Amino acid sequence: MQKRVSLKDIAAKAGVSAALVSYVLNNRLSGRISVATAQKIRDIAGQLNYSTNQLAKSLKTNKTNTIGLIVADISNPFSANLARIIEDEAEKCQYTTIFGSSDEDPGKFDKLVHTMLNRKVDGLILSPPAKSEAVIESLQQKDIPIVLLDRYFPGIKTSYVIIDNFAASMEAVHHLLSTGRTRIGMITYDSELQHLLERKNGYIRALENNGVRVEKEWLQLVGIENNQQQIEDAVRALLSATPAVDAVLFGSNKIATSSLKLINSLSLRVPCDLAVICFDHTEMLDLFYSPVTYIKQPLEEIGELAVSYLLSNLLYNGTISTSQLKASLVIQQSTSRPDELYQAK
Amino acid sequence: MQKRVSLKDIAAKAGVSAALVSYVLNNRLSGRISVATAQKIRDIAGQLNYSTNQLAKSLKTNKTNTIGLIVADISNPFSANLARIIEDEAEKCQYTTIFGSSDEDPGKFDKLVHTMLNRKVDGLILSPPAKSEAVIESLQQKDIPIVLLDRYFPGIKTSYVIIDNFAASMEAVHHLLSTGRTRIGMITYDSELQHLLERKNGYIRALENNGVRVEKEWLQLVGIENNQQQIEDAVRALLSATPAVDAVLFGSNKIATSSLKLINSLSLRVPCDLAVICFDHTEMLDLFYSPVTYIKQPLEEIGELAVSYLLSNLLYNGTISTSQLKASLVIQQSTSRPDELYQAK
DNA sequence: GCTGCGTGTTTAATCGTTTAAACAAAAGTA
DNA sequence: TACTTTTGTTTAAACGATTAAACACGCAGC
Repeated sequence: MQKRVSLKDIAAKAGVSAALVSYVLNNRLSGRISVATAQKIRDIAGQLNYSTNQLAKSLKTNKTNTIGLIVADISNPFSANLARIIEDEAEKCQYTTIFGSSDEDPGKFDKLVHTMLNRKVDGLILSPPAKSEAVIESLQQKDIPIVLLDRYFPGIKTSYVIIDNFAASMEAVHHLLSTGRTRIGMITYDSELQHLLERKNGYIRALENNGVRVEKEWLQLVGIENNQQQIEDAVRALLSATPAVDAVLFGSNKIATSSLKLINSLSLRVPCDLAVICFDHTEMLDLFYSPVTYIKQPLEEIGELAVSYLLSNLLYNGTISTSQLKASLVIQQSTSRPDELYQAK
Repeated sequence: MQKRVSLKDIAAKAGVSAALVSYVLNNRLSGRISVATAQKIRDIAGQLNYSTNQLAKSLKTNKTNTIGLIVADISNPFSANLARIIEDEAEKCQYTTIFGSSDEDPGKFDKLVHTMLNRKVDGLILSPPAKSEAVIESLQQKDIPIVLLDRYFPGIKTSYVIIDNFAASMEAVHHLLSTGRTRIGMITYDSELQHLLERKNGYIRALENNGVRVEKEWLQLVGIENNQQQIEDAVRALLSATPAVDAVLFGSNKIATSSLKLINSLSLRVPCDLAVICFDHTEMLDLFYSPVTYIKQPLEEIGELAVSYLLSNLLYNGTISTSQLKASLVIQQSTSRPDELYQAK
């Protein structure tokens, strides 16, 4: 394979010891090395096209400059965008990122965590699936720096960066109410993940606060494995409820996509017959015939904070930092009042 | 940080040498180790929750079980989907994948390649940007196993997995012709990348073969940095050309997204006023008010082949395998004949 | 009783770095 | 001159594994 130049090779060619080469190339022992030797070593290193063997270096220093990132599914635009931001941010600090997708499976998650640990990542940024508390706790006990992303467990004291999902849901529902809709449904996941509970509870609370009685059928829960059929059934249930809904809040971009596909094929008109709001942005929302109002997470900020929390944790072990950021509502046509719509036309 | 159990710890506790522990845990020296000692070692290893330090192992064996994947942009759905497939495929073979995004910048690409090499990846799967021939060639000279993905350089003999972009473009144009359109435009990248040239040439050839004179204004080239403004200008140019186009082929999903956003805001009707076809699938295409006909790349097959070519290259160094797969045209409403459309309604 | 073989285990070198400590020579100080 | 300091460099151990080779021992064969 690759026959690579090592410190020894440089040392031999320069007629010095490998240690000295190491010192020079790392700019250590600053005052003491003679300028001439230093230059010679650097020249030879350049000439031989030397680059350090990270493996060996990491083994010795116990530092890999690598962070592990585990998301639910790297092919989901939400995760992919976040991953990209984190990758760029880490790179700025000379860190390499390795990714993994847990598919919301705690077993797979655990396995991924361990492969990453075997590879001696310096720390982990994790979007943990449900029932992964044990894994997180064991990481804590082992003093492995972690930052939770997008999700957190109320009972576990860790660094995390999340958004205020409860408030975001409330705001979405309030917006719908303000446009005159009162029969508001929600399709979200049947999950015990805190951030999803908060999305659900925000929806319920907003309606209650406004004296709207929440019909049981208005809240449709689907499995987190994103089964298209299940989601379609949920949409149909909302539409055939008594009374049928005139607005719906989608708990995730996957749910929104699947639902909108069905809605597209029915003869429903958005927003006249049905207003829709979606958690998270995807390109698709803007291209729907009636551009979709959505809850926008501050992805840049989330990613940057996550990396910075992790790195500061690496520096001063034990630091715990948490952030709950505010999401914003981006209002588009899918929730405009029917009357306004006619005016616009 | 993590105070981890090493072979030595197990050896000490078991009263044997570290070497023996290594042999047992790797199932080497099969016949010779006494069943009792082996069991004892395994027990203790389990008890201490041992897991091997990949860094040390890799340093010694010169094998990291890691592959590097560089795509243009991991947050683009095309790349993200492919990345996910490759990640899964590699994982099946006990390989970890590390990703990087080149942003079509040969400098960044080169840098990424080298960080990956310093980390001693066993091999690379690369979507090289334009002007990165030198990097690829130098990898070849160093005998580093690589497989090119989605793209290739005709002058360089490497393993690659690509699709037949020329044929795909031709098929798309033929389809448009078959629906009665003759004023067919294309927006694609102004790039020397072979696969993009082929897309462009396929378009030109298909028109020529059918005796259609290609107006200069019908072929709009935009920068690969995906500038929204530029793409919008291209769309406008197509629409104001003389004669104006009645169909357009988009050279990438990014181009399609940007263009469709504009088209959505104009009072153009797809497919009546304009038929559209897009290279690559994204969810958004199905949710456009007139679901978009697209050229579907066999992503699964591409990803699987790329991994398998790389791994076989790792096994038998020097093997060169290439595949040119066929893309398929998924026909949706955006290219139906206006008359058919009325019938359907 | 010697040789040879099979079995079970250890020794020791090695991968490519880092880094504390030792060393030697030159320079400064008294 | 003799001692300390400074300067420039080397030595050698270590990180945690792998692995060829050596070793020790029991046993069979002659």
